[in-house]
Amino acid sequence: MTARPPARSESPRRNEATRHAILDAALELVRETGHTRLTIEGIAARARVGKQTIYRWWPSKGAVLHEALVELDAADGHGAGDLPDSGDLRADLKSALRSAVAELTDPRRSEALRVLTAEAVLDPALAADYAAVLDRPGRNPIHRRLRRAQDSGQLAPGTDLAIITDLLRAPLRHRWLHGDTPLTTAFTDTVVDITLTGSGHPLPPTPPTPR
Amino acid sequence: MTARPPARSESPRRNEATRHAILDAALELVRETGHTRLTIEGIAARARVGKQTIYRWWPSKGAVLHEALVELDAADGHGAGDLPDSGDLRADLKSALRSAVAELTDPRRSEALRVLTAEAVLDPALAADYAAVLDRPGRNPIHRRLRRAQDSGQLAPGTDLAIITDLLRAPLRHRWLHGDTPLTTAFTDTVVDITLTGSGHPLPPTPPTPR
Amino acid sequence: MTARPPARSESPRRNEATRHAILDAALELVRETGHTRLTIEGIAARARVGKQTIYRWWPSKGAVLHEALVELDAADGHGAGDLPDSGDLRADLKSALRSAVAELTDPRRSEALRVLTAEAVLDPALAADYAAVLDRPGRNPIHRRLRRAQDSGQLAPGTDLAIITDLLRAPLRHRWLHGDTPLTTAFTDTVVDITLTGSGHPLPPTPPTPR
Amino acid sequence: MTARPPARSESPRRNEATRHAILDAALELVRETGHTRLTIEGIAARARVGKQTIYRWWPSKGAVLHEALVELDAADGHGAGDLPDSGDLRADLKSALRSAVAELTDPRRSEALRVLTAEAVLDPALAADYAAVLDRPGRNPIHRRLRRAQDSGQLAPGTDLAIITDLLRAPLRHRWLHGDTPLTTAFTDTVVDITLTGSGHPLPPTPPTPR
DNA sequence: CGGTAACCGAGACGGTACGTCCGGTCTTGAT
DNA sequence: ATCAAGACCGGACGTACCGTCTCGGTTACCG
Repeated sequence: MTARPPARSESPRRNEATRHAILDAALELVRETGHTRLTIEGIAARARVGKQTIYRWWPSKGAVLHEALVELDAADGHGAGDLPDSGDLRADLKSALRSAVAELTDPRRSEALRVLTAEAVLDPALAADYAAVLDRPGRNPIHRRLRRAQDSGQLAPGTDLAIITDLLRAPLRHRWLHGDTPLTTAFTDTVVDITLTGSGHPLPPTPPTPR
Repeated sequence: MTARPPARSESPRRNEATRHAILDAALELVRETGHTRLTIEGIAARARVGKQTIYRWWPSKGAVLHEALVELDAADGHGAGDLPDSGDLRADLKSALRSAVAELTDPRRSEALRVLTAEAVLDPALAADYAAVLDRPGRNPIHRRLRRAQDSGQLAPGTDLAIITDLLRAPLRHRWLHGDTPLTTAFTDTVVDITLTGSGHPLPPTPPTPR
Repeated sequence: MTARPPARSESPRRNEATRHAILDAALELVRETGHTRLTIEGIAARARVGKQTIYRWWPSKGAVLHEALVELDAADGHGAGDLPDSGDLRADLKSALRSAVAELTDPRRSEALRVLTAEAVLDPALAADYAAVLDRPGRNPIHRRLRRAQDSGQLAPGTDLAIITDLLRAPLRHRWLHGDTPLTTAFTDTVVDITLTGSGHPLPPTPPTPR
Repeated sequence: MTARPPARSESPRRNEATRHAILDAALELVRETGHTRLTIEGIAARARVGKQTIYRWWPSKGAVLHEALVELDAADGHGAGDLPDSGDLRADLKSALRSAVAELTDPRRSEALRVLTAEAVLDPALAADYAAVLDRPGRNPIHRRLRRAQDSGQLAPGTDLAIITDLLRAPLRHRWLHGDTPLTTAFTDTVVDITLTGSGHPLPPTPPTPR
């Protein structure tokens, strides 16, 4: 994580109300008008704030969006917590992917996430923040859940868990970003089934009839 | 494909040399200076062409980049042809993914592809072109190769091949777009192995030491 | 004169209507709101013109004001012509100074001239334009009239006419710029009388009762 | 004098060292960088002072400059005293104008005076201060010297001494403000000679070769 | 084979947003 | 209460590009 968007309370002089007004304005604007109208000037005007106040605390509008989404996650309790461990790895992962779909489809987040993702592709500094913070609730919990399963012998011991994680996450993100088909639970469930089966995780005694 | 950028030779009056100068200028600029400096005005200046000439034939700079990449593929023979069918599905797919890695890391293409991908995320018209043309040499050949394998009983009959395709392609694109780790053949080979195994394709008698 | 404000028709591409709209807007704005509101952005908005169009043709807002005043003079016929020569030097100069007072107090010009003068004090490039063009209808005609008088023996032959010119012009400009007293004909007439008498020009037989 | 900038020692709480640091910083800045960089923020930073401290005591940066110049005059002994009266009016005035030239040319003062003069042209409140304080050592001493001469019959009795004063001062200020020619003693001496002669003051028996 | 219609290089134009600078006000904490 | 420090709202700066528009000039087709 780059040090540029200072965590709250890093400066005792910073006005918290102003900070929130900016983040809210950014989310509102991107939701209402899409990326074309998302402008530093527009955010400043909507938040009734001087432009300099934005430039003082964030290096780019992507960084504003990023912090706004982190804030939104925190407010919703989408913390960095671990996935629940019911003992059934397959079910736990399917549930995690369904949650991910819900987040990507949440109308408060969807457009902001698209814009942020697009900017992160072109801005390495932003990509670093993105990976460190936004990826956390996705990648790390899944990764940790897989590790627990591997430790208890439910996955082949030599398997690279980072690859499994990507096999689970990437198809979802890819369809969301580039596809035109709606994200269904049938899709995510199948992704989990194929990936786990291919990784040596036994199918449940009663198959879930994937089709 | 949107109807707006007329295919070549649609107009007999169009100057082919000018068209090439523009596509070349776009590729050079994006390679030299990255996305920040990629500008319609910059392309026009570099190509020694009037701005109007660009606006006459392309609806956006993403479309220019798109056509430039298609042209580059054509020149390199990366046509829309089918994957080779050696009879060994696993080997054929591994080979296909290695080719994909080569294309994504080709210095002539890499930055242009990143920029184009980012723009396509935010521009639905561009995304349609992107899916129709750039996806073809990736998605369709793999999809068709899978279909042949399924038809000959090498894959479980009910499996959704579009999902398999995404399980093969998305992890690669995802790491390339958002990751910081280099793309290795170990990675793509493992992706193929897990996906095929999970889809009911038998492992070869002598395992290629996937460990 | 610096070459920066290109004379009209220097570029065949320049839009004359736009040029006039800018000059008019500048004069209107400075007259209505004074120097505080005279802003490149304000001129552009009032003239319904892009800012770049102003920056393209003028180096500073002082230069715009300058050209606007020159244009106004041309429209009013305040050309670079010579002073009338009635044979009576004293009367001719008194008349010239009365005209100068009329120009300085003309409500269309007054505020613009003040602003332009203030800017010229701090901007040498602008001062050069100012001296070359705006001074011409003041300095040179007076200077030339004095030269004719000196040639015909009405002034002491060794006298430095540039100093006489300044003795005639400077008190007027000085009171206009810095004073709070209204400019009267009694004032300008006395200036002419003292200066000419001090320069060896004979008083008329019947004194003009300066007080 | 406007009421806004309280005179020194008006408030017992005012820090004299701070006040001097501000005045010095203003003079240094205007001398080093000219008017473009003369900024309230710049003065505050250079003086290591908060901006509010400047706004608390002065209404504009022109007022700061004004006070700085007054202070400089006081330090140099350029008080508001009378001109010396040698009995020779002509010589006394020539000497006074030479002093004025020295002040306008003094590198410590020159740029500050130009900036202050330009601001005073556009700011009536500042102009009032300027006339009351900076003019005093110029206008009033000359005016009083002329009055003494008129009282002793050395000048025509009905002459308006304010006009004479302007005839003496204005050409100098005008050339300094707007001209590009250096200020010479030949120039100021000639101004005095013509003005006094034109005002009825007899030439000395041995003419000072004005040619 | 000469007219005319499109293309083309060039770049002015009305706009929008950029990122910076500074003005003037307000707040905080230390003296 | 004054002061250094500096956040804050606001507004103008001068620049960069956008997408549209004219301007001449040069093809290349077509009647």
